[in-house]
Amino acid sequence: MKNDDSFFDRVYEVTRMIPEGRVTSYGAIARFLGLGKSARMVGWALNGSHHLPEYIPAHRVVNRNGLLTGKHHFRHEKLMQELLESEGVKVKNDQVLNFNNVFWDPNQELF
DNA sequence: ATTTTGACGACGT
DNA sequence: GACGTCGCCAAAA
Repeated sequence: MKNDDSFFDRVYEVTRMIPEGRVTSYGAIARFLGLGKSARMVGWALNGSHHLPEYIPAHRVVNRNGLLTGKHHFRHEKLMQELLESEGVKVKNDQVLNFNNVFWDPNQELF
């Protein structure tokens, strides 16, 4: 195991520990990593998650608005919504319902 | 080394 | 509340 100081790998770890039926935001992960406001980097990191040997539930990561902004990056645009609904997360019009209820904040839950 | 990008977020209008 | 702009920071071209 290599200690990857790259925040890139950090995102993979955090994303992987997101429980099913929960979603988090890029900004929340970014803040957990210490980057604070660089939520963009989180999405970018997840962009490379598909080439990882391990499965990364990137579909559980949405923007702060609860909108499935990254759906377009999945194999199928509807795949993200289906995966979320399959886990119990209701999605309507690319928006997570009860977003505040299913929102999982690493800074809060992990503590 | 410089420039552009990029699955966001906060603020201003 | 919808739309526009800036800020943030790291990786790829």
